[in-house]
Amino acid sequence: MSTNSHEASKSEKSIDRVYNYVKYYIKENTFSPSVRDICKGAGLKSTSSVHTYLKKLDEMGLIEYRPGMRRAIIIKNQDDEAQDPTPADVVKLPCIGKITAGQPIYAHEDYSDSFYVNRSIIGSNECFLLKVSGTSMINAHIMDGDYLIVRKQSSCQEGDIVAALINDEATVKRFGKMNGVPYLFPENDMYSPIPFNTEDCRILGKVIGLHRYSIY
Amino acid sequence: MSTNSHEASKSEKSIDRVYNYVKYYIKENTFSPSVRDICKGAGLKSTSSVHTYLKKLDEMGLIEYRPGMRRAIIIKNQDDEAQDPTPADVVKLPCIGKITAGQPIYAHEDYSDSFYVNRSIIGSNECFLLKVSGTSMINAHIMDGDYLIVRKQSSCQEGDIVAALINDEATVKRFGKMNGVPYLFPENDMYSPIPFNTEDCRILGKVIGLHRYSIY
DNA sequence: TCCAAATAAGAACAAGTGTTTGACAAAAGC
DNA sequence: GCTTTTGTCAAACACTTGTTCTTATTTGGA
Repeated sequence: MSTNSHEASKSEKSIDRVYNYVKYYIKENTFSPSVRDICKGAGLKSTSSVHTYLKKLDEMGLIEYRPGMRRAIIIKNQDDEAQDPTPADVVKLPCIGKITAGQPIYAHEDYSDSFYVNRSIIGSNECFLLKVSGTSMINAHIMDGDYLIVRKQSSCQEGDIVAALINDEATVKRFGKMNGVPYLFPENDMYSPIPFNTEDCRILGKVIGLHRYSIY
Repeated sequence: MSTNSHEASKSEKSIDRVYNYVKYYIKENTFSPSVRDICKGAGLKSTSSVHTYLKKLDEMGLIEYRPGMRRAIIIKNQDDEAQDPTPADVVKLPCIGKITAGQPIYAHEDYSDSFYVNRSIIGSNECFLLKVSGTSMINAHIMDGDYLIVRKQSSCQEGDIVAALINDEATVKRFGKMNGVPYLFPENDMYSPIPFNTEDCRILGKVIGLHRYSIY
């Protein structure tokens, strides 16, 4: 972004002003400016110019500019200060209800169901909760109604109990192999192993914990 | 807004979900969700419903909702909860290692092995944790190494899973009766029921939750 | 059981906003 | 001086999204 010691060209000045104004605006308002807001703020009279610079800034990796989304600019490289003062001891995790393929995990979930989990359990990993429905893992002592703590990851090892997406449906199974072929094994004699083919199946994460609040 | 004191009405649930989802979304993405995003997140199918709730939330002073502006919701009063995990939401419970008869339960506890549990689980009751050792309750899907959340109480009902003191030793069993005589039943065919006589036995509390952090 | 109020849904509309296209002027290169 | 490149602008277009209106559905109480 910086040039030599000589003066910045006109375009550099503009792109700089755009960048700075976006940062300033977000800091002031919490939300992003629109392209037209930036016009005013950066002294440009055409939305198209601003648009061009925003795309450039995105390419440079300074911002994240989602195509088509209004007021959705994200300033990057803020890691240093942006860190939430998340209390060290405890983390609030959302509970995923339904998961749709293709969408990021958190996309559609019903957020209402969530609770705190000890930080020591999940460390710095990204995790979510999954409420068990059914008894397909009963032999692993995972019961209907249990909440599973799932550490997000897209791969796993043999023997891991994983949360997986099978044809848009989220389930919990044990990952393993039979004759070298990967399967998702239920832990219940009433159910059959499911061949793991990368087309219909996707690993969401590994189960690292379990909370049960219905004891019978 | 409130109906009876015990249960939230449907509307409260929805407005709550909207509010929570907005908070969650902004935390995740930096920018606000659109009305249609909130629809998905809060499980509502009409933008108009969401719009109504957003206006209400604005009136309540919980958010700032600018008419006509896209993705420009501001969460207010973040100071309160953004800090520590609202102490009200979470409670630190001690894990009891050894318990000695006659001593109050908390007497010897070693706070080193303690962790946070959601307030919603235990309410205003006095609780403690008990780490399971052994497999005597395996048929109830309680495994070696599990942490049990025990609500302190000195009596219990038939069928309850309880923490009890038998000759100075703390164990977990299911309380029940056989031919009218009270017993403590292990949930494992390898063990025998223990007659419950008030001289050697004492109920410490009822198991109301379970945390497992060793998944195999 | 029935009616009224509260919720939610669905559709249609209107406005804000991102994106594209083309044009023009200034600057840079030859 | 002429061409090319760069920066800017203006306008038009298309999509996202906020808003409103109407109609169904549910809820709660008489």
